[in-house]
Amino acid sequence: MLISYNGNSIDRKDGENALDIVRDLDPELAKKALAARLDGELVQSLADPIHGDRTLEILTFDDDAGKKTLRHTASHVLAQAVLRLVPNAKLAIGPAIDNGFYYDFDVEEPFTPDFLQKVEKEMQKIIKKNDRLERFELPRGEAIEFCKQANQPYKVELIEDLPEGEVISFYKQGDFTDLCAGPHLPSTGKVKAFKLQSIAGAYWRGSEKNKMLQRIYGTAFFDKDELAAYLEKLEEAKKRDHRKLGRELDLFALMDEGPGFPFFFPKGMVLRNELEGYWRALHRQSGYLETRTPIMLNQHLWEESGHWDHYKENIYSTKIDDQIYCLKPMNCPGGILVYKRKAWSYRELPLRMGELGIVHRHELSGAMHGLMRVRCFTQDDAHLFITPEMIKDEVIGIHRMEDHMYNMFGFKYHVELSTRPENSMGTDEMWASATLGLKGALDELGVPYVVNEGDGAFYGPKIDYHLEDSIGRTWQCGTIQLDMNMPERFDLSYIGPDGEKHRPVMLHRTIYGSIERFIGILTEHFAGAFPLWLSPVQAKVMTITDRADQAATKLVSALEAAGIRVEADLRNEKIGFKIREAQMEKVPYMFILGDKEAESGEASVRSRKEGDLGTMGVDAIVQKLVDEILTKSI
RNA sequence: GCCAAUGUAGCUCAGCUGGCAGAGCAGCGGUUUCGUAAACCGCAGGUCAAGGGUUCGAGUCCCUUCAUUGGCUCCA
Repeated sequence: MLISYNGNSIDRKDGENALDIVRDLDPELAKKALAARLDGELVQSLADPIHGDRTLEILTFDDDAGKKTLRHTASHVLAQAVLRLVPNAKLAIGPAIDNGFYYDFDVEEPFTPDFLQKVEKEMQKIIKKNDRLERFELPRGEAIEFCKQANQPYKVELIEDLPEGEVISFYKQGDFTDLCAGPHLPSTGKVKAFKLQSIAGAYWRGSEKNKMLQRIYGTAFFDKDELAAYLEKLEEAKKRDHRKLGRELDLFALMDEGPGFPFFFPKGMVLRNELEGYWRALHRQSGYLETRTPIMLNQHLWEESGHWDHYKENIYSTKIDDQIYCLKPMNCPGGILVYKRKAWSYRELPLRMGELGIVHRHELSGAMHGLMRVRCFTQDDAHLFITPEMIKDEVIGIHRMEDHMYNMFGFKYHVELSTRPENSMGTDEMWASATLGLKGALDELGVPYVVNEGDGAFYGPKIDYHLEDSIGRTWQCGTIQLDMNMPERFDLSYIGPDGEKHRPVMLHRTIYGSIERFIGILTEHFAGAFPLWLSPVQAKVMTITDRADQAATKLVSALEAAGIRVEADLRNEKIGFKIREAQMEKVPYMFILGDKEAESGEASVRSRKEGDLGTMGVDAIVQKLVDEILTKSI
């Protein structure tokens, strides 16, 4: 038997007590583990015998692995409780996930919110009873028989799909036994603080071809305060929801009349225009040219590109003069036509063409989410036409732009590499070399990434950049897609130094991804308090009495002359009221003028973040704001 | 598209087992000229998402559709 401990393999006798093994390996750790266990803090049951090639892990209550174990045990308690209330429920799977756990059930009657409360009560009883979780293993045949006896067809299916030779283990707690690899807490009583959060439908094994099961989501922590703090944090995060802030700050909204087609109001347009303006500046510096292609093109083009075959369900189309026209779901065919308009020399490559292209995609109604997933959005697209030798350098160049853009807003991001999907076109060799090209660039940059098998575009593999929203959901924004198929399909070429035609490689890429989604993420990230350069209203000048109106108007003119977006608040209201309104509108700077300031020609400066900053002269104020706008500080 | 929940004034919400549609904020009118997050008084504002049904009577019960929310699937 092999046990891995701190990465070393050590021979041990089968069935040996885990604690003894630890004691031999590391007496100090064993002492700590034992003490922790006496305090009820040790997560994994050290009394469990170690069988087979399992890794021995010592888990304490304060690490992520410990929480994961706790939540996994909580999901077993959940399943036990549901089975008590609905004895003929069929169990599917119940894993721990980030921040919680879930369990899927096949039941005749869908769960209701009331039912959740009953389940919670039942779970309390199980926890109070503090049954030990005991592990046992069965040979494949017996394990299948066991689950058949228990009338658990999904478990039977799971076992049948386990590879030969895999250890098949179960965990038993009181009257409940579940197929499970573990590990688990020693007993149900260790689940001290939990909460069931929501009910959802979920397809068995994640495929819409399968039956929809009922899923219960919950979370669990080792102590009640931690749970309360987490739930509080979720509540706080809801206040940052871009859909709420978009309405409150009068930026954008979705209306019933246009599901998935967002409206941008004047203040939201300021945000968009600033983002697009910066995008243009960055691309000019980086050697990109800008194009614009039509949002509607005939069906023939989409057949030629393969979109009609691979993406038909999502394409809006209309018939005019006996021809079908499609609202473009992607910009690439337009970009290709721009390329094809003339002959290119190798000397002109790499050719980098950007386009802020409006695309329409008929997303499933249930998939829409504020600005994050819509049916009409603007991609900050670009198409690069390059030679195969340029792949690595160009991908590295794009990555640097992505990294720069996210860093300037203080975003955390993670990178995924998505490989060939089932419904794809092109040869194996094309896919292999394209995937290798992207991988090579990431590896050279030393960028960590996860591989997302089968999630690429139908024409090529891709690198995706994912950003987090306020409650930790991640959304794909930037993408780099390597495409050797479209150039083939459209017979693209450039003339090489040898005077012969050669096939270029195409890179499709975005940085914001979609301006709409990016604005959603930005709004949540800053909780609506955008950096000065992006703020729809950058400053408000407000008076204490109408005796300061003239001085205020002068300051407003000076700020306007410097290109600053400023509003005057000369209303007959108390200054506290005006400040309150400006704070709620998240205006970065407030300039307050009363009799003193009207006299001295200065203004009292208040920052949204730091409050009262004292008095400054008009020139100093203008300079301060202009500097902050130019540096785009966050 | 699928599972579940929700839809009442511009916004946030109340409206019990069916019996005259309400509040706060915002808006409008007036009073108040005030020093760093809410002055006071008044007025107006609704086909209760849409359509159908049950009933003497429907915001409330039933059905259909639309939209939204949380998930699943899909994806920028």
